[in-house]
Amino acid sequence: MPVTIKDIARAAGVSHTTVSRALKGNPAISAKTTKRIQELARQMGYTPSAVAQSLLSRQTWTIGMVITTIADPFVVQVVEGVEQVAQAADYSVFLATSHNNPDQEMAVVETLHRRRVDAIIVTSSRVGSLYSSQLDQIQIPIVLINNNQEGSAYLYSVAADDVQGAQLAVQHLITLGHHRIGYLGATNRVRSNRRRFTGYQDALKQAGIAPNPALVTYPNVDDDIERGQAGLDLFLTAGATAIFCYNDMISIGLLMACRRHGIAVPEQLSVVGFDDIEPGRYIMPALTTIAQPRLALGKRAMEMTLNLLNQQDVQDQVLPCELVVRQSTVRLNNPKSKI
Amino acid sequence: MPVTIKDIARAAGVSHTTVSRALKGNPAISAKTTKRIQELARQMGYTPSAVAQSLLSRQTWTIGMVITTIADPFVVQVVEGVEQVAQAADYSVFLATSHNNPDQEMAVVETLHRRRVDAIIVTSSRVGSLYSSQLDQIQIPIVLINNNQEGSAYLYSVAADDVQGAQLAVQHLITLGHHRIGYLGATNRVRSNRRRFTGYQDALKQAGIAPNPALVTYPNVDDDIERGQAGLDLFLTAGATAIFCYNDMISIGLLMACRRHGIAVPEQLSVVGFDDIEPGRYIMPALTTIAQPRLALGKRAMEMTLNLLNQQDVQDQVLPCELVVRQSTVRLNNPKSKI
DNA sequence: GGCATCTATGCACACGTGTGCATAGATGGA
DNA sequence: TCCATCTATGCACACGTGTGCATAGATGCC
Repeated sequence: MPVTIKDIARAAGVSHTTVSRALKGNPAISAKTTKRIQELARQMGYTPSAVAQSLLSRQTWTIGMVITTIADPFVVQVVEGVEQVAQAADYSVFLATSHNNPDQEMAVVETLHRRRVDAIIVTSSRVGSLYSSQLDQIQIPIVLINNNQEGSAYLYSVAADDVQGAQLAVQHLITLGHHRIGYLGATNRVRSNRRRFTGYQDALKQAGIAPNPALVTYPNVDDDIERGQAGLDLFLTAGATAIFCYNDMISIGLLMACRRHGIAVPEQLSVVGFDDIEPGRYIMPALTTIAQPRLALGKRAMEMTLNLLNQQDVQDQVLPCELVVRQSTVRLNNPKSKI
Repeated sequence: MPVTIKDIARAAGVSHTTVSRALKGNPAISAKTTKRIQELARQMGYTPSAVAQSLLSRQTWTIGMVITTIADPFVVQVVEGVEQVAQAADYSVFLATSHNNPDQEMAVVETLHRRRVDAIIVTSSRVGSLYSSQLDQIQIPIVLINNNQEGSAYLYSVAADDVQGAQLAVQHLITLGHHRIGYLGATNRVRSNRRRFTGYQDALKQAGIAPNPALVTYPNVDDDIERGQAGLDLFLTAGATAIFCYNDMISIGLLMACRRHGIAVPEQLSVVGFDDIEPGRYIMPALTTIAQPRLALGKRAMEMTLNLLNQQDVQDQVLPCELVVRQSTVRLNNPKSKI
């Protein structure tokens, strides 16, 4: 049984009220008593009960973080960012995984509500669109990461700029002299795919390159690695010299297919991914890619949450991506650049 | 303001006591009233306050997970395992990162205590040895992962079997015909290094191979990648044909050094790591390694915690490692096996 | 010395939920 | 019809902490 202020009160021969005030440094209590009680509390190993404080204050200094799975390398850094800012502000983070299962997602949100978290941060989920009625009832701030929804008054968002990121990727290829640039997309993430494809088109347009539908493909498979492998043939017949993939896993699948078919990357084909996941650094050739500001997304989401809890106005945020140049891209038709 | 049982009581024209009982299905309340109140609670969107329940029951159905950083790929899967079992048992998990900073580690433990978590799970830390006085005061079960300490009555442990894992690695190399097998160790993780080195020695002894001190080295650098790079020269002069490294990051450093020095792996040198981290799968050649049962460590730790909370006796656990054969090891002097 | 003012502390209640005990009303038996 | 028994519900308190208000004692002023 942990020590309570009543225990201290008994030991000091005062009321628990006095103890409570003394520990808070309330000036109504004499300096002498205050010091005596603080010393006593230290000796007795007192730690205030956040549970009791929460009941009274109607705050828990706790936020819930809803993720699909912590096994996702993207999620990890976002969590890291959230945790850093939360810890510095004396907030604790409940981790709740949904495994992309809508029922489980509803269940974890329910659990977080039962625990009276002060706010909820959600990554890569469909929660916003599906359960707005559930969320409306909870009536606490909800910050969505990479999933800007509208509807509820309590819904806010922080997102990486997919369009700008895709532009960066394609501009990089154009700068290297490529004109026949393919896009290898994903059909199961409609919104972000649309934005990245838009960025791809924008960059081509800005460079005065006419769009070529033969250079765009959406392989009809579920797994990202397979998706990358399935795209190769089409690009070869279409004469692509560079390919921008929806994400890194697809790029890795593509690199694996190239290796099997004896296509040299980047000499015969330049490849750019998106997301900057860890394996991309170690694959051969190391993958040129677009890095989402993952840590910053997490930090910004938590900062936004803190602002919301302090009744400040906040704006939905879009954070820029960065180009990470590695070995999977090279200047077209220029042997000298192949070191 | 969330709906409370008092709100429901007012709406139903009964006391909050009746509501509380009706929602719990207490048979003292008539079936008719029970049904009416449950229906009303549903309509009003009632969710019980875990905060209030915790205050009364002195349980929070919450555990604290202390980790160095979620950026560590080892930690991620352990957290995943803990989370899975916790969620199934209706426990929630507080994530608390210490960044290997003893002060911060004390601070997060204090925070968890303040929040009255029912138990604490700690990974890869020195918490057990350093702060036993702090932990003794908390008086809740503490389960350490990969860090079996003794001392406090509340301290338990789950660990991967380093000795058996190292034996597996070296036996694999011996089976491939290697005799001159080096060990590349780490000096900043004394206990686990000692166990892995013991397993290395055991395997050699069992195979009747005399230990050779010239084949064992502990480079005097801090970073694991550099450690691996620093070890290469010594092994070459000592005539090693295979090397077992303390962990995968060191192995990767070693592979990078080999590439720079034109040493072909595995043809000229076989390399085995330890931990089975993600990059090892994508590096060329893919790394043969020892996998710690990370998910199982997390699951078992949480299962143990649940048992402890149910007043059951538990035993400290040691879980076996597994050999993962990839491309960085090959049969000695047998060209045919080089596909 | 009498009264106003100030200082230090305690009482009582609140937060939301759960439970032992009391009790009002219903039921049954003779 | 009267009392015993049972059923359904409410009262009051507990959990640990914080706060408005009351108050006992000290101090100051004329």
